[in-house]
Amino acid sequence: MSTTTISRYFNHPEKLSDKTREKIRKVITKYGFVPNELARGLRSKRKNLVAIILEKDRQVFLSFPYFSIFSASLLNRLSQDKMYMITTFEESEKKPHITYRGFVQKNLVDGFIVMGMREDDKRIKFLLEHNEHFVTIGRNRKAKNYTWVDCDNVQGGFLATNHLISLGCKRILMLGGYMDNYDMMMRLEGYKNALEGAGINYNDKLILAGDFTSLVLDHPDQRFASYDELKKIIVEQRIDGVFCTSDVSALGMLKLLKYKKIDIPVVGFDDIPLAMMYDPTLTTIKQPIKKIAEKAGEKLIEKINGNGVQSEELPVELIIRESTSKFMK
Amino acid sequence: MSTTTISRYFNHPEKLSDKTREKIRKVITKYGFVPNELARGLRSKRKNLVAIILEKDRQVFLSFPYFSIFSASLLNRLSQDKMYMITTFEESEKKPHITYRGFVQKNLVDGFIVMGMREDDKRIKFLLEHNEHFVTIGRNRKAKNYTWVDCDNVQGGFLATNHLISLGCKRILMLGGYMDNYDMMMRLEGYKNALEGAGINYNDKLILAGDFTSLVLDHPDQRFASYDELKKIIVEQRIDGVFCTSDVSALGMLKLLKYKKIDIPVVGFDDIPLAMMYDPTLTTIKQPIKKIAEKAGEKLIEKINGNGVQSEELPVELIIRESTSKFMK
DNA sequence: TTATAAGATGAAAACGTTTCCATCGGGTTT
DNA sequence: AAACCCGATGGAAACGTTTTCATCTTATAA
Repeated sequence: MSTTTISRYFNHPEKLSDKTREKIRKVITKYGFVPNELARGLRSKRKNLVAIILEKDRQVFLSFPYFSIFSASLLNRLSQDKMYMITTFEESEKKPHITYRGFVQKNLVDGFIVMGMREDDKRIKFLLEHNEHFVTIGRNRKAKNYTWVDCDNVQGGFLATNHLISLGCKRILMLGGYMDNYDMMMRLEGYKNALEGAGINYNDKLILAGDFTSLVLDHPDQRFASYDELKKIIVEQRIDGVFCTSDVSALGMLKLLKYKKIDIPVVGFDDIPLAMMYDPTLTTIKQPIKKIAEKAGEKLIEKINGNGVQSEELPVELIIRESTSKFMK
Repeated sequence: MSTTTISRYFNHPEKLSDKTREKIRKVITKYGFVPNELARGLRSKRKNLVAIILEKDRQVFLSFPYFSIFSASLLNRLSQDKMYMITTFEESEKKPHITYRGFVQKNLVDGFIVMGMREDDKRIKFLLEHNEHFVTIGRNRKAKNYTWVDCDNVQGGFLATNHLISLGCKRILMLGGYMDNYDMMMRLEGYKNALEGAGINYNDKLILAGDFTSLVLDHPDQRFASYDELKKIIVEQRIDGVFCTSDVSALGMLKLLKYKKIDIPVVGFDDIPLAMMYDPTLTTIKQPIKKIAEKAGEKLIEKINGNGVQSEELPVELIIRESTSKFMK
């Protein structure tokens, strides 16, 4: 029996006669033969491997729950097609694409999952130029040229804000991440839509952008700047409700409000497991993280297989918990 | 210039003359040549790839903070030596080793990191039989034949219990995971040591084994069995302090105590980020997760490079926070 | 019976490296 | 000057597949 025939058994079994196929099957199961992936990849170019390259400057990202859930779901989806995933970090903060170039040149993977989209993203530019397969989680303004999976951020911002309005809030603080982030811009749009629907004037003094991770990781007793500054804004602007664009910052906000003895409703975004573990449990906009991961994996596989793929926006959902429910009449 | 010479440039540069080396360097940097990893691996057997295969039946594991921190540190260490990591799940719960066999036969990786050690571990048996390189996180009773990295669980159990004793506790509940787990057995030993040192009799009615994840994920208002059962035990046994063998269960315990209005000190184990975010912040035994991961990566690389490697036990540390400090005199 | 086609199988080249062995040139020893 | 050695380089085989192309077998049609 020639190697060619064995190869066909694995790759084009329909081209073998029933007799031969059965004979090979027996021997294979008896001796447990498995083709060498490297040799296979070397010749056929198909490696059954994808890479996810995480941002160097935001490694803390990995320690947040979002990524754990995301990667578990992605892994599950990939393994359905016998694909594996390599995880690594960008080597350079300024030139994030060089790690991608390394992977492309080494010829180690079939495609990439790209997270944490930026405006004018060098990684995307590189991957497009080199005709590599990839799918992004989230998108940016130029989202025409590539395949992305994202949630409906506008709707998320709307639902959160509208919920606060329904509780009687009129001066709603939006505590955001960096506003150059497309996600954040979309959520802000939803926020504005909700205000407009309720006839409330938009006031950009109520929009706070930046990194509020320290809200969560620091302890309010230590009186870090952000705690006191935020309290001041809340009092001076007579804030009566808060929409945080991530659960992590929302939890920090809850901690701050508790310590500063301010009692106003808070809505988060993401629905990480911790949201239902905290005290009070957190009202939030649930992103379908698992589904996003699965879709992304699926679309990437489709692309690698040479098929055309559509981008997709997934719906979000308002999950009402104690951080707002206690303000309901 | 022959391919042989180029190959030498990458693998044994010292064998080239300065002149040749410099000439190659120039061309390489100009055209950005990178050797094809697959071809390299095919011939040399060295793939620069390791695998970490997660337990199928405990996928929730991945969503807990421990793993995020662990894998980030491991990734960092591996990338120092230009090694990459494949993450995937076991395919079968009953036969966890078959996924390992798949990887060995496919010839895709140089070695494995094995987490979640069990007594009589089929995976370890398989890897030893096949002379594969691997390092385990934690150990079991047969820890002689392989390289492991672990923390000092006995000391951890001792520190936690002793701290509670120093607060005046005499009837200390130990809320454990599964006791067939070697980690847990070691922590129990530390618990016993501390009692003995204080002249307190050991009482096995105060040891509770099992999966208390639901303590955290369920809400006490929903009155799941474990909440009421635990409360009953705490009252009937006149428990005056709790040592939980994981932070996750400790946080659940704090939630339970708050809702049942019982005020006793609690110590956890791990020091996940959430421990300092919760209210009250959690006193806990800090495992050097990052260091464990780095050491494991380092030792695996050493093994792959053909060097002998020693197992290593790392120290733990008591971190005192609000969940016990408020009981200090 | 022979020609033709279709299906099944095999031989050999190719993928891009590393490794083994041979060769070449120049310096040192005899 | 011959013999020897050593460092530097190159040629060719090898790694284990997939792919292309050729061949062989068998059934069908002329």
